[in-house]
Amino acid sequence: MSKYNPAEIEPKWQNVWEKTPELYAAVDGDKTRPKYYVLTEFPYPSGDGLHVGHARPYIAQDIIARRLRMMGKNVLYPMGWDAFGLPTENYAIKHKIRPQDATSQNVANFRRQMKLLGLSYDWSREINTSDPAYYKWTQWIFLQLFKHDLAYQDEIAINWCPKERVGLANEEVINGKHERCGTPVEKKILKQWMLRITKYADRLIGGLGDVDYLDQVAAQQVNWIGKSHGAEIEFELNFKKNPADNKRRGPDGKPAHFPVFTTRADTLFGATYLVLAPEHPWVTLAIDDDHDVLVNKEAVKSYVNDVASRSDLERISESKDKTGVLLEGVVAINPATKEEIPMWVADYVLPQYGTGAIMAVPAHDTRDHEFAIKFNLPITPVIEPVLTRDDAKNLKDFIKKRKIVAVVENSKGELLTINWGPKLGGRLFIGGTVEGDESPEITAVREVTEETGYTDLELLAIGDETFHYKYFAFSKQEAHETDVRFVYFKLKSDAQQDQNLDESEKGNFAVEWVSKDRAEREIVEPLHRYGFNKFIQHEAWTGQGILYNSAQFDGMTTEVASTKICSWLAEKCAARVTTQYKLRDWVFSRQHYWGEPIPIIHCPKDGVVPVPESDLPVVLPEVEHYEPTETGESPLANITDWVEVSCPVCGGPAKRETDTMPNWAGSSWYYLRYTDPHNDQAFASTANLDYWLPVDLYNGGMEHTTLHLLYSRFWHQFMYDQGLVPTPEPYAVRRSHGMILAADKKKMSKSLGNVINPDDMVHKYGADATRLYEMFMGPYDQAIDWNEDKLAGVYRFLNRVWTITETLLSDHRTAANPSGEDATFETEVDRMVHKTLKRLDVQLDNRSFNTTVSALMELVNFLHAEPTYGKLAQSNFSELARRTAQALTLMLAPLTPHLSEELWQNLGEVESVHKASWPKYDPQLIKDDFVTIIVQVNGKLRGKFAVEAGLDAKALEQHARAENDQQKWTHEAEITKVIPVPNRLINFVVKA
RNA sequence: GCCAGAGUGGUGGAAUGGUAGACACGCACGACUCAAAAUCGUGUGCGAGCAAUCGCAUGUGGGUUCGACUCCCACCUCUGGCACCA
Repeated sequence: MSKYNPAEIEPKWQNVWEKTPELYAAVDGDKTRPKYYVLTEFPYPSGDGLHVGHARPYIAQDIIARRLRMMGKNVLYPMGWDAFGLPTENYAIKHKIRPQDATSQNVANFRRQMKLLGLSYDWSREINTSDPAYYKWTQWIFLQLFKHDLAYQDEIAINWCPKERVGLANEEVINGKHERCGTPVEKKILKQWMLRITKYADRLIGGLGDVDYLDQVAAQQVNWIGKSHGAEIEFELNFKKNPADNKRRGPDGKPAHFPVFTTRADTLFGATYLVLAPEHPWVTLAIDDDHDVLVNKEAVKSYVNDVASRSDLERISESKDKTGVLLEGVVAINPATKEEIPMWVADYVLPQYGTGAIMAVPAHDTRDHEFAIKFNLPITPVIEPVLTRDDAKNLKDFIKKRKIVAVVENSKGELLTINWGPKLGGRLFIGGTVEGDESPEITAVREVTEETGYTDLELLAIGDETFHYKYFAFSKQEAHETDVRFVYFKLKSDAQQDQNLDESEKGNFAVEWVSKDRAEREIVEPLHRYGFNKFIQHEAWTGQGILYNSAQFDGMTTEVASTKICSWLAEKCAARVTTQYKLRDWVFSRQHYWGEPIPIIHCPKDGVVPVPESDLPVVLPEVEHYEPTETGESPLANITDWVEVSCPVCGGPAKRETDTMPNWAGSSWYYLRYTDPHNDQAFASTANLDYWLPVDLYNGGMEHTTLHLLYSRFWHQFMYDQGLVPTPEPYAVRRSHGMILAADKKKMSKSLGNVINPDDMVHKYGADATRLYEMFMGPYDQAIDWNEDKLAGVYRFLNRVWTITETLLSDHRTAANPSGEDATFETEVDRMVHKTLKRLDVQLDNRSFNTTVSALMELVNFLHAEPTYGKLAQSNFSELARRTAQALTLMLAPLTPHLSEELWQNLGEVESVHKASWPKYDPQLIKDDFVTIIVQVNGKLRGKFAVEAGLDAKALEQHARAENDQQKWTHEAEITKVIPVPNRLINFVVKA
């Protein structure tokens, strides 16, 4: 008997597959089979090569692609290289080689590693984003965006990495640092190419409804786009320094004014001051030499300059403490109250969002509240809280009550609480019902005395507002709709009298003094929590409610009032409804060599001129030095004979754009190119796009949710609008893999020296064992630590598969002997095989690869256990043994392609196992003849018995009563109920 | 702070509301061997008991249910993402 030797069989079959590429080739336009497009994010071919973490999604997708082929699908399963980018450029600079050469070396290594793992890509469709034949079309798509006004230039403060000397998109800045090199990001004003992705913001949200993405991915995209509905409200100014300025009129013929953006127009009556971003244009004007409206101009100027000089990182780290300066000499007028309110400049207001200015409502916004406390600004509450506790969400028939909540603090700073225990609502303050026309204070004093006995109370505060609260009262088992007032006392002395409790309260609670820290942790009931937040934490209520202190809008809900206040102001042209997005336009310029040149020519006469499509591609020129320049310009700027061209419009001297595209460009459309990778007339033919799109399954990392995935959807939607692609969305289904972390639970990276190379694993255990282990190690979508020790388990398993099949198919048994001598045994074996088939179908469809491997292990354990194993080895079961080995081989084929191919050959097959059909289970065969019935008493396992399958509830109960197992649990007790579940269990409910 | 996801043996993990811990690693004992490795077999949640068996057990506290790892509520912890977005 031979030994399982992956080192021998794996290279052997890889060579065979290399010579028969049609095995894995997708066939364009094949109408005889359904198409299926399996896409895996293509890698950036770095010099480090693949590690085992990269391999996880590759293996999983390979299993899916191989199984689909066996199921008769025409599978497009391609691979390529996202080859442009900085690491290669840096590597080339360091080693003084061309980036082109570095790329082809790295690509060769990646390709070798992929083949080593037995991945079944259609290599005839391999693409490379740095190939001029590819980026010709990247440039072409850019020109289409340009023609439709979706690409434009803007002078903007960009995120600038001083180390790599490159502009960054917001998405590439993590905590104020460049995500790749960790350098703190600076601001730099540069003219940049921008893509108007914001124009597609709504589409990008809406399109999510038509595709199947993971919930968290869709949620993250929606969150990132950050759509919010609100209003722009105009605030007029009143100049105090030179009242004459008030006579001046702006271009619109109106006195000076500017808009703020708010989502809470309902709180307008509570807007007690305005805040402008330091970068706000009005501020810029107010501090320049031509204007004189501020009394403290110099102070404002120095604050603004101070903010500008700070990096993002500093700004973030200092953000805990708010800073700002009052604009002295000018005030704004609240359009609702007509009151004059102060104006401030503060960097907690962001210039890019909304209008760069806000109305501050400190009573109902945490940030404004914090600022108002620090600078002692007025706080005017205008919203009374409204809340329905979750346990009352579905209740009707509320009993109306008026109540109070009393917060009592003693001289030690402790708070008086009532502990009702876990069943009755936990720890609360003192609550009570208002009787007759009592004032809240009288009620509160009475209730505190009745429930705790304390009498010596000094009133500190009564909240003006009423809390409108619905909840389910545990102690009385009633639904209450209450209007609650909050009262805050100081306990002057410990004087106490007897408590005065009604029957439902006695003995149910404990009166306890607790520290504020403990109260913060333990008082979680929303109503009482509000009391804590209000009197102790001094926090703003930011939730929904009912208006007060708001003139004619008093009594309206926040929702209604938002609309009404807007239309009231709109009549006076002082407001309009708008929508805002957090999403910003995509900074598309990079000042680097190793990227697609932006196909634009700057002509002194004709301005910005697109390169004619017939002149594409604009090929990257060969240069001596790739280093970025000190000025922040691309190294291309120094190549005069490349830069200087004649203008396509007037023929006069002109200059090429020297910025290149970010590395997200090529990956924004690569899935289209796979459908027709060698087309030199178009980015892909309509016929092929129609046939293959959309991508049926796209697997990629969670880290690309807000970058690549959003960018490529944007390009696709644009191309769909131009009639260039047939589907509104590129990817029908998006799934993600969990990361493989190193044994130290950190990300694998060369700098940490914790990288596990798949080559080493393949050399030690073989590709099949490596593949199988990566699938077996844990749930595919969750992160997991690499642990090589456990690879031994799957290696043993494959060894066992080898041994079993060798035994079952050994030479002396190849003669087909008649079977049927032991039909029960044959059925038992077949049933196990078919049950496994069924499990595999479900588990593979659900991408539950770890349990797929378990199921196969169980099957093999079953076959290997005596007496089955010995019986199967007998020659009179050779036909059974053969079909069992065959099924096992087919089931393993997608997972362990090399071993399966070898076993398939040993079974005497001539064709590749990868051309065979995926086996189908027989639904009749998997039905069990006997089932084990569980006997429960009061839900606890008390016995079990076997019975023929399909017994109905009544027969089951008779059977169970006849069994003895549960007798000792039931014989002295009265059986009140019996719950029989056919084919599963029977539960006897007895009185204790 | 906000948005996701996750908490189960010594370890990775498995369980359409119905036998918790499949499968695997590790460990212990045994077989084979001069010996080791490999392989094969048996056992392995915790506690009590010679045993049959019993009790406890899926982050914590409540709830729904004949029955809860699974559903509901609150809380705690961890991971990932976002974060002064008005």
